Parts: sequence; structure tokens; C-alpha cells
Amino acid sequence: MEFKKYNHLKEEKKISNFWIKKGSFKPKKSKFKDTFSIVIPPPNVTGRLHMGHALNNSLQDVLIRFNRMMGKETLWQPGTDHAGIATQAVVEKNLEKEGIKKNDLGREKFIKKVWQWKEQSGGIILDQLKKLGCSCDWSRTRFTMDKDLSHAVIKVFVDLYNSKLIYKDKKLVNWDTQLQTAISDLEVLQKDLQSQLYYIDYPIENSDKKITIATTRPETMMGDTAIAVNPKDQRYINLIGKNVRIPLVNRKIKIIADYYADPEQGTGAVKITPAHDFNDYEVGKRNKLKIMNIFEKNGKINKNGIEEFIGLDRFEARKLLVKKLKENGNLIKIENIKNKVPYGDRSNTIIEPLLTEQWFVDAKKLSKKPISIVKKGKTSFFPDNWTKTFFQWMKNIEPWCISRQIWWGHRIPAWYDENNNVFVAENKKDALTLAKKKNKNKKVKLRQETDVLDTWFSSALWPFATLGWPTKTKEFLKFYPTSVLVTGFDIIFFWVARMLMMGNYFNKDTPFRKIYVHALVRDEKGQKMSKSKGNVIDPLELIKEYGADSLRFTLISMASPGRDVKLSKDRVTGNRNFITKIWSANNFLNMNNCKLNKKVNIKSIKLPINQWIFNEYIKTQNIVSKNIEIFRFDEAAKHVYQFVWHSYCDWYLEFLKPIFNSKNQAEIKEAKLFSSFMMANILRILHPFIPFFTESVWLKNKYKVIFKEDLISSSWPNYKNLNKFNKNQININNTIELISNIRSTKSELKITPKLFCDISFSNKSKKLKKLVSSYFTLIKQVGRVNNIVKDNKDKNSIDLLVLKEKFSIIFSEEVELTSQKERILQKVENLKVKITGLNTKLKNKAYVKNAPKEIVQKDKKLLKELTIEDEKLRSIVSSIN
RNA sequence: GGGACUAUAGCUCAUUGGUAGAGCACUUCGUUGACAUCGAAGGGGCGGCAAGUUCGAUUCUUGCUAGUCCCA
Repeated sequence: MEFKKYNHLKEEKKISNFWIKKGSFKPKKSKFKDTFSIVIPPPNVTGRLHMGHALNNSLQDVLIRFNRMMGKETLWQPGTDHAGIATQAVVEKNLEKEGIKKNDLGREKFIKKVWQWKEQSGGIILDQLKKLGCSCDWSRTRFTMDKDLSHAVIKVFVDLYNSKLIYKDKKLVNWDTQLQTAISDLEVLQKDLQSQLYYIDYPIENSDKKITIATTRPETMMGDTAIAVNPKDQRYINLIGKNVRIPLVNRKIKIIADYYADPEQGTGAVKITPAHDFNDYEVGKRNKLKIMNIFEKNGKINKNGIEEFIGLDRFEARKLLVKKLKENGNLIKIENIKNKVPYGDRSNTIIEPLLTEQWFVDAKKLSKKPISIVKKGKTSFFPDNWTKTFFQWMKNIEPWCISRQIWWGHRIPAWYDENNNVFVAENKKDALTLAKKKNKNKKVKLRQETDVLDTWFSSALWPFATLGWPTKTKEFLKFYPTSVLVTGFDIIFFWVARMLMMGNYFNKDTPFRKIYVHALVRDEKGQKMSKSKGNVIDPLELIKEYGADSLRFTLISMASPGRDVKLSKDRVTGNRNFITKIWSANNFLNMNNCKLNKKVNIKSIKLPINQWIFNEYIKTQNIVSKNIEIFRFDEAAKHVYQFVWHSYCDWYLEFLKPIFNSKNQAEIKEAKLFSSFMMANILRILHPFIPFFTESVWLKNKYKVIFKEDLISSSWPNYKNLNKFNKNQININNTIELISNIRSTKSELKITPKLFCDISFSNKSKKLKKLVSSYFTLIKQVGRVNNIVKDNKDKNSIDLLVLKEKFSIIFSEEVELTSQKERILQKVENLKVKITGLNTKLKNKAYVKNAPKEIVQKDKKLLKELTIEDEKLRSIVSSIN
């Protein structure tokens, strides 16, 4: 009989629709008090599913499906992030294709265009998550720019402002000259670059002496307001207080003493440009230096620069300046050095420190509570070592610059009157009230702040804003704090830390109990996937080729804590094969008419193989549960794979065959029922890993008739090990060992596996005798044995030890025994090593004295057994001529 | 410069203070009606190097070497 292949494309689509139509992903009332909830790390609305998402969301789905089956009321809250700069850039680019410029449209119209784009092609990634099998409650999908969430953002801003945790300040910030906005220090990447260090002479006033400074950025000379030397630097001590003239610029500046100048670095004298360097800015503050900005917001020289440089880009200006310095003889030398240069993570252009007015969050104050929460273990990281990283950053946290000079995002709820007084309120009306009060009820005209908020500001509210906060909705009351956050380590600072700050500030409880941090997905060689390297594996292509289940199982089984996932197609193929294996096992059940057509009374099960597989299953079920609970997805997957393939398929199904071929109707009936029952249970523990396949087979097999539920809504199995099955569990394991011995002996003797043999054993082999007589039906077929014959000394026979007892295999043809003799001799040799080892160990008084009794007992017992085994093997060897 | 992590079979990774495991790859054999996307049997490891703690270390401690990452 031929069976159809499992068609993942068709089935996954069908099952997906089936679940959504039935509302299977929605929280369901439960008798348990504990709920289980996860908020999805919201992907960018512009995003497309990549391998990192696939891993992140597969893991979340395992937890969600497992806990749903555990019977808890479960919510997986989905949604997307408006991704300010990224989205604005996408829409801007699209418009440019039509020849439309952002600035020509104006703010209002441009934002309308962004919304249009969002409605049409935003959120594709959510459909891709559905393809992966994510069981989010899609009816609750949120977007950070939604009305509700925006309201939460405004409220949070106003509250923090009123509590002085948000303030406006003129400071040096990281300025992206391409995007023309400030960015936070987290968004700046320090890149190692090969640079030039320029040594430049500054002539000292009223002297023919010069002081030489070294700089990597000569163009900023135009903004120099001092030269600093270390007060302890003997070389320069006489020069402190003297004036120098900046070459070409000709402006007069002072030589000052400041410990920032490092005598070991360069010449020991440094130029100070407070407007364009964070360190210089501090020096400037200490020494009350003038701050002279020489750049426009696009990075071109402004009117503070040398006249012929005005309007030049910063890098062109550098070139020209170096040329001129050379001509004038001020340039002493150029040195090649390695240094760190700040780049914007979005624009990939060099960041310019620029003095501007921005809005800041007092992160230092907000960090206090999260630090204590994590210390107390009310929120804990897994793996634990991230705690340290978290503390290290939190304890050295800087003010968070939250304003962005772009259009797409939450506009800051601040208004200015004509005198630039600022009024922060939830809306213009309230702001006006404030303004009138301030202006003694005079007529005031307000204009709103044009800046928008950093996208991470709104993401920081995600765990409670998505649940309806500030309204105390029933979802909020039920699901906050969420059970676990699953995320990549790369956004611990960006997102996790900030959620902890906001969550703990605005609520009585922390936003999540646990934080599971997973690693990156890399290619099979361990390299980061990137478009430029061309090693990107598209999860959607894998889903198409192998099925979502295969991809999920692969990612899940490779998610070892603290390790990157090195993904290769071979792995996915292997796991696809695993699914096919189950499919074909299920076909075997079907062709033998194995149906789960009535409830199984487990206690009344009599067949040893059924008892055996049941107790083996219990072991697996427990290990899988335990490992999911402690986030050891890899271990959970490994054990279920092992059980299904090697216990259920390799042995159990093989043992079924002789039963089906027998005439014992009662046994056949039980085997048919129980094999199907075990299949149903296998599907249950596999469901969180490979949901589509398992639900599909569940439906086809009509397991709902007995279990009353779709698989997704069914309960997690919680059977207890039946002690009265233990005896047969051991017996079947012994039978397996016996058969394995017969097989490997055949293989060693180069006897074809299909050849039948006879077996025999002496009266002394009591255990074996009993075993063989009880399970001969199984041994006969699976072990390919003809008859049990009386102990004889046939020349075609071979002796071996099974279960420490002597056992013979008799072949119908003459066999070459030399290899067998060698094999046993090798075993004897191995035994000798072990026995000697154990002997010396047990003769060691210190060992016997100090080691735990059980261990010593175990070793003694082992030595005894090994000695007996050794004797028997030797007698076998001597009987071989 | 500060910190974190990793080093186990050809590859990717588990495990445990008490005789080292899996998957893939490899070798040999095999189409008996679940499955060749398969079955059976096998080979393969001084657990990076060195020292210490211990009766006993792959596991704990320290140093070294190599690599990865984060922060400044």
C-alpha cells in the first residue's frame, strides 16, 4: 500500500487557517490562578522576517503552546514598532522615485504618506510570523503609533517631565549629519579605522617659538578655543598662560593647563575644540572656554570658519586645510595610526558631536529600581551571566537623549510661547492653560515642539501599553507582569533595560519575571549573516522548501544557552527527515488499522511492549516538561527526538509486527489501540516544537474523538510512571539487548542480517532462558531466530555473553570464527584495563575512606560483575579453536 | 584599558566531581509490505596547554594560549 507524502505547503496553510478561524490563539479562561503571557519583541513595521526573528519567535511559541497546553490562561501579545528613522527613510525613498521631496510635501502631508504606506505594506512581517506558526492573539495586534499607545507615550512623557525626570538641555550630542538628527549614545558604533595623525605647529605670540599639537581632525582647528598641556609636563610648564595663533585661522587662543592633556599621547599638547569633541567639551567647561561651533547641521563649515572654507563639507575641508598647512610650513608630519571613529548605526556615516538643545531622560534615577529588582531576583536573566552585563551598564548609565529631529514618530507634547517658555501637557488645550497662567492671562500663541521621540521611548512602554495602560483593563490586571521576555542580547540596553525602567516606574510590579536571552543565528561557518557576504539564509525560503516545522525544530534544538546558532541546511534536512519518519510511522499504524476509537485504561494494559513503551514515554514526557520550564529547549528537543525515532519507531513498531502476525486477538486489539494512543501522546509532546504537522496528523487520525479537543487546545500529558510496568520495562530492554547482540555478531561475522539462526543456552543461563521463553515471538521475528535448540557444541555455533550469561548462536552454515575470537579477546583486554583500574582504586584506603559509600559500593559491585564477565569470556575464548 | 563568553569525536554541540554522549559526516552491509527523506552494524576522543584543590577533575581554582563579543 502506498501512502501520500506529507505536503507541508498545503497542510501548514490549512492548519493555520483552521486555528485562526477557531480563535485558538486567544486566551481562554482557566481554573488556574497563574496566567502566562509574553509580549512579542515588536519587529519594525518595515521589517522582513530574518533568521533572528525565526529563532526568537520559535522559542516564544514553544513556551506559549506548552503553557497553553498546561492549562494556563495564555496570551502572546503581538504587534509592530513604528521604527522612526527606518520607516521615514523607506517612505522618503519611495517618494523620491516619484520625484517627490519630503520637504516639498511638508510635515503633515508626509506623515499622511507614511500612514498610507503602513496600511498598504507595513506589517508584512506579521504574516510571515503566521507562516512560522506563531500562535499570537492576532486580534490584539498593536502598533506603537496606535492611538492608545500614543496616548500612553504622551502620558508617560508628561508624568516624567513633571517629576523632573525628563528635561530639556543644551548639550553636546551625537549628531548624524546625514539624517540630521540627534541620536542616543547607544546608536553610535565605534569603528576601528586606519587614520592619520597630523602634527601641526601653532606659533606662540611674541616669540619665534612654536608649540606642536597632534590631531586626527585638523579641520576642527577653526573651532579651537585653547591648547591644553598637562600641568606636570615640564616641557610646557613655561608656556602655560601664553597665547598662540591658530595657523591660517589667525585667531588668538591661550595655552592652558589641564590634566586631560596626556604627556604620553602625541606631543603632550592638545588643541581644545569644545564644540566638537566630548572630552574637549568637558575641558572647556572646567576652564570656562568659549564654545565655537563651526559646522552646519549637514556637516558643512559655517560662517565661523575661514572664509574660503565656508560651505565646504567637513572632509573636503580637512583635505584643503592640510594642503594649506603644508604650503605654510605648519604641518610637521603625518603619522598613520589606528583609532576609533564614531558611526551612526542607521546612516553608517561619521557622527559629529554637535551642541544642540535636546530632551533627555534622567536615566540614572530611573535605573535605581530596576537594579534592585534584578538584584532581588524579582526579574531574572537566563542565562544568568547577562545579569552582570546588565548591572555594568545600568550602573554607568548616562542621560538618555530622546528627541529626534525627524517627522515620523510621537511628537513631543511640549509647546512654546513667543518668549520660548516651554509648557509640557497632554494636549494643546492644557498647555494653553499653563501658558495663560504663566503669562498672566494675556493672549498667548503656542507652537508645538517639532521634535519626535526616540522609537525606543515608546518601545519601553510595550509590556504595559499594549495591555491597555494607563487604563487598568482586565488584560492588564491579568497579564501584567508578563511571565517571560524572549529576546536577543543585542537589545538588552536599547530595550530590555528601558522597559525595566519604565515598567517599574509606572507600575507596582516589574514588566517580566524572567528574561530569556538567546544568541545570534550565524551561518554554518559561524559568520554573521549579511547581505554583503551573501551568506544570508532566508527563513521563508526554508519554510517553503522544508516546512515551517522543520525550520522551527532545527532552531529550537540548536538553541543552547550562551551559544550562537550555527545554521546549515543539512540540519534542517535532518529534522525534515525526522518529521517524515513520524509521518511514515503513522502510515504504518493506519495500514494496520490502528485506531484510537475508545478511551484507554492504562492500568489494564497487559502487553509487555505496551507497558515498556508507556514507561519509556513517561520518562520522555517528564524530561521534556522539565527542560521547557528551565528554557533548555535544546535538551527537550533532543530527548523527544531520541524517544520518537529510536524507541517508538525503531523498536516498538518492530515489536508490533510479530503481534499483528499472531493469532492472539486480544493482544492484537490492545496493540492497535495502544500504539495509536502512544502516537497521540507523541503528537502532544511534539506540538510546541512542530505545531503544524502534529495538529495535521491529530486531525487526520481523529484523535479529537477521544481527547475532545484540537491538539493546540488539548492538555499537556501528565501521566505517572506505573511501577507495575517496571518489570516488563526491564524485560523488553533486555530483549533489545539480546537482539542487538545477535545482530552485531552477525555483522561481525559478515553474515547477512536476513539469515535466520538458532539460539541456545545452558541451564545455568537462567535469566536468559526465562527471557527468551517469555519473549520468543518478538525475538524470533525481530532478531530473526528460528528455534531454540538444546545446548550443543556445533561447530557452526558461537558463544557470547548476554546479560552476563552465556548464550550461543547457531548458524546453518560454517562460520569463520577467527574474527569473533579476536573480538572477544579485545573485550577481554578492555575488561582487564577496567578491572585493574577498579582494583587499584579500591585498594586506595583514602578513596574507601573519603568517597561516598554508594560510590564505593557501586565500584565493588561493578568489580565483581566485571570479574565474572571476564571469566566467562575467557572460557568462551578457550572453547574456540 | 575594563568585562563577558568559548575551547570535548572530522563538523555542530550536550552531559556529569566518580567507567565521556547525540546529531550530521564517514566505513561496511542491506530494498523482509511504515519509512532509501530508510534500516542494521561499526570506526573515531590524553576533553586547548600547565599547575593547584581533591581519594578522584573534562567538570572547581589559578595561570597561559587561541578565538568571539560587549563597554570605554
